[in-house]
Amino acid sequence: MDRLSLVFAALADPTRRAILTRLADGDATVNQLAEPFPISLQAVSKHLKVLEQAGLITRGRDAQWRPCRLEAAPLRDISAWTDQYRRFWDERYDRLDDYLRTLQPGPTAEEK
Amino acid sequence: MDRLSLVFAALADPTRRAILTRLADGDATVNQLAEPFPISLQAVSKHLKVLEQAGLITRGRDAQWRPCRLEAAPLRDISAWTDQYRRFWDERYDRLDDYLRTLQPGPTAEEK
DNA sequence: TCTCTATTCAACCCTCTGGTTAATCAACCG
DNA sequence: CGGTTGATTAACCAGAGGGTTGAATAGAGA
Repeated sequence: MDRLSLVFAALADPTRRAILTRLADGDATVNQLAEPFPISLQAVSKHLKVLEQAGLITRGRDAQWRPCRLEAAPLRDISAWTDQYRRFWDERYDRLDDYLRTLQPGPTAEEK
Repeated sequence: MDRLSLVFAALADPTRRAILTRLADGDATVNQLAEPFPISLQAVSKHLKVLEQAGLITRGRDAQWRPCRLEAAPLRDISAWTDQYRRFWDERYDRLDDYLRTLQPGPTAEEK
């Protein structure tokens, strides 16, 4: 599976997004992350594996704890992909306008 | 399923992302959209249904054709969600720095 | 009308996914 | 050492997802 699909799929689950939100406040152990959810610890462990494979978290080792850390790099790819379509929803963004501006005749006309 | 999960899930498939990319160039019929892919027309039809339920496309009716149109509004939500984490991957973005600037004592604020 | 084209619906097949419980591994502590 | 805590692995289950083929629907056109 390609990287982008992996990241989008990882983000398609509300539990996993909540985990990332929690990790934005700082590293946490599996038990700490699982605490707010009405599901088993094992289920959370699976979610963490999905996030790890998507590159969205890394896990260290501190005695019997496995602290999780947010790794936001893949979100940059998501953002870049989404930005391709920004002109379709952001009225301030007008690629055509920018393009036409480069065609303006004037003192910089030698860049033909 | 919540809206955000629906959109992320729809984007987690490379075929569906390719369909959106194609639609960025303009509306297209199901046959036109299916042409580049080595899968059946019915499979593409299913993908379109997923995109439609996620709000990423709308479909009209022109005789026996069902032209598809890109609807980028849900991508704005994706972008907004991702932006929550921008400070973790964009070095130019430093929320703490901005915050501290507002706390600067003295009338030196106009110094830029 | 009958036919052709564009598209969807229905049924089916695997595989993947999100959850469970039970068992296991790893590390600290008495 | 044995026991407790933190976390993962294993086996299983129900449901969803992406694909197929075949039949059905909607409309254009002869």
